[in-house]
Formats: sequence, structure tokens, C-alpha cells
Amino acid sequence: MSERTKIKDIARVAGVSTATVSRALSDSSLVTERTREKVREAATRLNYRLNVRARNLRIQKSMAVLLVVRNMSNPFYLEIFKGVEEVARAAGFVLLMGNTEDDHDREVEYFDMLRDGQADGMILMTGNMPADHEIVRDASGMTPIVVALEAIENSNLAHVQIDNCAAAKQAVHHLADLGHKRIAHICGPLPEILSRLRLEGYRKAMAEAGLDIPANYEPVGNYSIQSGCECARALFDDVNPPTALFVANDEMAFGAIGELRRRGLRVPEDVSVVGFDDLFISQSYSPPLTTISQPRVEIGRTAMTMLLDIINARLSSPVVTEMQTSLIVRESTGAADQR
Amino acid sequence: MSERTKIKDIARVAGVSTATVSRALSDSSLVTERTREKVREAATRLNYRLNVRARNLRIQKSMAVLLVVRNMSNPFYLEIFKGVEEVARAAGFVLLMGNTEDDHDREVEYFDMLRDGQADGMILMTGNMPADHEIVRDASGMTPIVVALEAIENSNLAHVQIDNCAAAKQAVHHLADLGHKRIAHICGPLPEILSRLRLEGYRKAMAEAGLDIPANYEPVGNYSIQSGCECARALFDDVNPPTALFVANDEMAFGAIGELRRRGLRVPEDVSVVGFDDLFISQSYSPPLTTISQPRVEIGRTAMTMLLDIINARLSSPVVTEMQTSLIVRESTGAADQR
DNA sequence: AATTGATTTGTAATCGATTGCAAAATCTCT
DNA sequence: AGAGATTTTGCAATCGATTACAAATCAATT
Repeated sequence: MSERTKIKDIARVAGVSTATVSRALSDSSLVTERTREKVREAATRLNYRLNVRARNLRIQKSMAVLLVVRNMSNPFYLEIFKGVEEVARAAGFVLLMGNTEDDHDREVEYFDMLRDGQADGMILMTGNMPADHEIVRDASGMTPIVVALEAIENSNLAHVQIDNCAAAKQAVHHLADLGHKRIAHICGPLPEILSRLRLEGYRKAMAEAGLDIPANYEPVGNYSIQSGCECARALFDDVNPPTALFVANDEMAFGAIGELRRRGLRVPEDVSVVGFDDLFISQSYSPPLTTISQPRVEIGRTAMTMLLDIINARLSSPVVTEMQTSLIVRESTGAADQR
Repeated sequence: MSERTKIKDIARVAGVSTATVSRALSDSSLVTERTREKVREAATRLNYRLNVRARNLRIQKSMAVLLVVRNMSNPFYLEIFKGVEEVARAAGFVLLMGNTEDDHDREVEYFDMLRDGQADGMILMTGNMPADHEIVRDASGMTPIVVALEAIENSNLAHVQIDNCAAAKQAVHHLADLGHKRIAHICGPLPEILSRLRLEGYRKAMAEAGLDIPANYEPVGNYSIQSGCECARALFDDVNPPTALFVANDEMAFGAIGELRRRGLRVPEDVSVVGFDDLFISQSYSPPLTTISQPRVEIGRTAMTMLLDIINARLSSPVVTEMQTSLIVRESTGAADQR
């Protein structure tokens, strides 16, 4: 490994001071075109490369943002990653992955990294914050944190979100419009605000459609395929099974459909199913899944853009951005059997 | 924002020099238990936090590894990420995401980051390297790069891989054993070594089973759902359609199954399908997909462990590790129709 | 030619740690 | 008690950039 060229070497070769080199290379207007050229020439000749570590120490930035999720292997995040990555790299930021596994200590760790300057900002997708952390205590709209996907209550942090309640209502109305009367909802875990909002949308839509919600029609899962399976089992083992399901995410919907299949029930002939998320696979599932689509790449882009605005103190933008969802009708829903 | 405490402040408070503070905090054996205690106490009292940037500059490390993929939103990577993350964080390394989109310039960018010390190592999952990059030119088994998933030819870099050819053979033999004679293979893009190996396995197995491969039985896709669809269309539009498909990855298999469904062909009654990868969704697809499973989390762990070995110059480990795959038989394959 | 003002460059401090080397303190042994 | 060996500590350089401030250069004006 050959010796790294540093700014000092260029200074010597170009016959100027290190200050001038630094300025020339960063296109400062303080230096003449002639010197700038001389320095540039020396730099390329010596094959100079900036030492990012040194620079970051001096300018007190790290040019990195933390992307914190609760479970790295959830496919839902993928396209958000992509949107974030796109904007981040365009702005010269690198992406640090954070994975909390819903563990409080890990959450603290990432907040520590932010406080300690290992990252200049954070995109938080865990729906959770260590309430006792100093960053959280004096958080404001100027704190370089953007909460995406999952709202965090009682915080005035910047948010990018969708209207979960309205989207859920739309899904349920779609089923009601198809003539379904017995519509059940497979919930996400209830402490989470996300799940609560979708549940709320379900209830509102049912009320608006003048439909009852039997006691057992709101089984609670945890967003996993497995739990979708179990919730469906509970629903269809009981008396008075539904003819339609609104499921809080696509993965549980897949689980539910699998369970229905095992019981010899056809989708959509016997039971209609609507999911939520529109995973990459949902359109080619069999049957292709009717679901709520979120503009995930766009959510990622927006979140990162907002974060940059905060970091660069361009405060113009609003602190909360709401993204549009849409109901994608595919083949997993059909008219209710008119018996 | 309060002033950050630095090592100097602790030194003052504890009445020692900065050198001693540094040593005490890093548990150097050079300092007495008494002083160490004094320093520790001052540090917690002042709420001291190490400035990682400064430290990294001084020790010439960045405690970061680059995870480079060709397409960030490919769900296949997810569990590998997880395995890598697990080992990396345990060793105190952070994960930098790199996304090349198969763009040469971007690949160069990440190799630059490695050379410039923005990362101490790299896990490469693109199957590609910028051949003209200085790091590549003098790469050896000691270069802190571990190639995972996709082999790179003519390089003596460390690899973690599976035996694609053998796994493909196993898949095809499974179909042959079920009595299928007309078995087609939907390939991945052929410049890639991965695709070529799986194709080779298919051909070998067909030869071993004494089966012919008609001219049109090796359509080429690009690993996307869409292309699986198209390949299936081509196969079944033609005369002499197959009764079984070995598809080079699960996503294309989903696409193919979707297309079969649209044509009124049932899986597995009319056509058997075997995939490759065992995505999280494959087990609950309808029908649950027979496929080759790779130990993805384990691949990630192994890759990161090897990388750490290289970084820490613990050269003991072998440069190439081969991981075991297994055929998971589910419901997308069945006995051939005996007509 | 001298003065003033505007540009351009250089000197040296700084970011906040780590560490080689020398000095000081402690311990061992006669 | 004193010499020598050993253990602890401190001084100051270093990592490689950026930047405040001072100095030098240049241009314009009288």
C-alpha cells in the first residue's frame, strides 16, 4: 500500500500553503483561477484523495444518516430504503443501518449515535422512542429526526405519514359495496398506534355502512404471516364466520389466505380479502391481492428530503407531510354471495 | 445544546493528564486501579462521551463496513443483512449501505470509499467489480472484501457461496423422480455466473436422468416476477409445453405460476414448479412453493465473520466457505400425469 | 509615488482523541 | 539508605483536514 497523499504534499508540489490547497479544492471563491488550476493539477498528478475522517472531525459533521427499523428483514422497508438512499446519496450522505428488534437498549444506542455525532440525522421507523433520552426530552421540529411510517404520539418531531384511518375506511367500504355484511378485521398489535388507526377506520366504515361487528370479529395478530394464519383459524373455527376480511397488512393476509385454502375455502368466491401495504409480491400472489398501496419509494424520498431540510436548517417545509394511499382492486375480492 | 465534555475536561477534574484519561478509559493495563477509578468517576460525573470521529481519525479506522448490493429492494438480501448486522454490531462495527443498481460508476464509488478508509471492509453481493480499480488490481485474500452470494471469477478474494450447480441438480432430480419427462428451465440472465451454474446443474441432471432438452426449454429471464411471467408464456405458447419447471429463483417462479393460473393450468396438478431461494413468502404462497433453501442469515453471519477475521488479520480461516443448501418440498410439485 | 481598499495567500490554531518517549514514582533488593 | 528495576504518569507530537486572523499582493485613485 503506497503512502497516502495529503494536502501538505500538494501544498509542497504546487508551491502554496495548505490553506490555499484546501480552499482551492473546495472551490472557494477566495482563490484565483490560476492558483486553483495549479493546485488541481498537482492534486490529480499526486492522485490525491480527501481524507473524509479528518474533514469530518474538523467540520463537526459525519455526513451520515441513520435509518432505524424495528426489524431489518421486513420486506416492507425495502422500497423506502431505496427512496431514502436515492436522495441521501445525491446529497453526499451515506446510510447507516440500524436495527432495533424492538429492544429498548438498542434504540438508546442509536439515539446515542445521533447525539454523539456519529450521524447527522435519523429516519425513524420503529414507532418507538426511548422517552428518557436527552435527545427525546428536548426534541422539537428542528431535531434532525424524521419519523416515517409509524407516527409517534406526543412528539413534535417531523413526520411523513399516511392517513391510516381513511385508508382502512376505504378498504372496508369496498367490501361493503360488494355486498358483504359479515366483514371481520384482523388487527395488528394494539399498543401500536398504526394498528389502532386502522382498527378505528374499520369501525367507522362499518358504522357508516350500518353493519354490526360481532364480538370475535377483531382478532389481533402481530403482522406476521403466521399470526394471519392463526387469526383466520380463530375466525373460521367460530360460529358465524365472516364472508370478507380486511387484514391490517399483506403478510397477515397471505397467512389468512393460506389458512382459508387449507380449509377448502376459495378466495374470492367464498371469502373476499383485502390487505394493506401492497408488497412487491401482492400483485402476483394467487389470487392477486386487493390491497391498500402506499407510495413507499416516495415516502422514503420525502422523509430524506425533509431530514436534509432540517439538517441544513432550511426550515421552510412543513413538519408533517401526509402521503396519498390508494386502494388497488385485484382478484382477491368479489361480490358477496346473495343467499 | 450543552458543551460537549472532552477528555481534557476529565483530565482537569480528575487531576491527571489526557494521556492517562485516554488510557484509563480504554482499560489499558498501564494505569493503576486507583487512577482508573478516579478517572471513570470523573467521566460519569461529567457525562462524558467519546468523540468517535476524533478517535477514528487518530487510530485510522472507521469501524464501518460497506454492504454493497445491486438492488436494494430485492427481498432476497434481507436476511443476509440481518446476519451481517448481528455479527457487525457485536464487534462494534456499523453498517453502511451501498446500492449499485448495476452501475459501474457507483461500484467505483464504493470501492473508493473502501480505499479511502471510509469503511474498513466490504461485503460485496453484486457479482461485479470495477476491474480497473486499484483495489481490485492488487486484491488478494487479505483484501478486506468478502464476496457473498455471487461468485466473482478470476479473483482470489474471500468468498461465501453455495454450490449452485449441485443445488440445481437436486431440484431437477426431484422433478425427474416424480416422473416428469418434459422439464424446462427458466434461466437467470446468462452473463451472470450464478445463472450459468444453475443452468449447468439443470443440464447435468437432465443428462443423468436421460432426458432431452428441446430447443425452447431454456428461456432466459432476469430474476423479476415479470420476466418469469414472460418466460412461462413463451414456453406454453409453443408446441410441446413442459409438465414441470425448474425456475432459477422464486420471484420468477411466482411470475410463472401467475401466468399458468391465467391460462387455467393448475399447480401442481397440471404443471409442477420448483423455485430457488426460499423467500420468506414462498412457504405461504398458494400453493406453497417447492424450492431450494439457502441459509441466508447464516451466510450473512459467516461473511461478516470472515471479514472481521481479515480486518483483524486473523488469517487462520479459509478463504472460501461453502454453505449448505437444501431442497424444501412443498405443494407446488407433484407426480407427473401418467398418460 | 503614496494611499486606500479589495483580493489573495499564509501562519498557526483547532477539531478530540491516541501514543512514543521521557520523566517521575514506586518497588526490590542488597 | 541507595542503586537499580519496574510501574505509572505526563509531555507533546500526531492523525489530516478547515478556518480565523494576519500578512502580502494587487488595483485604483489622487
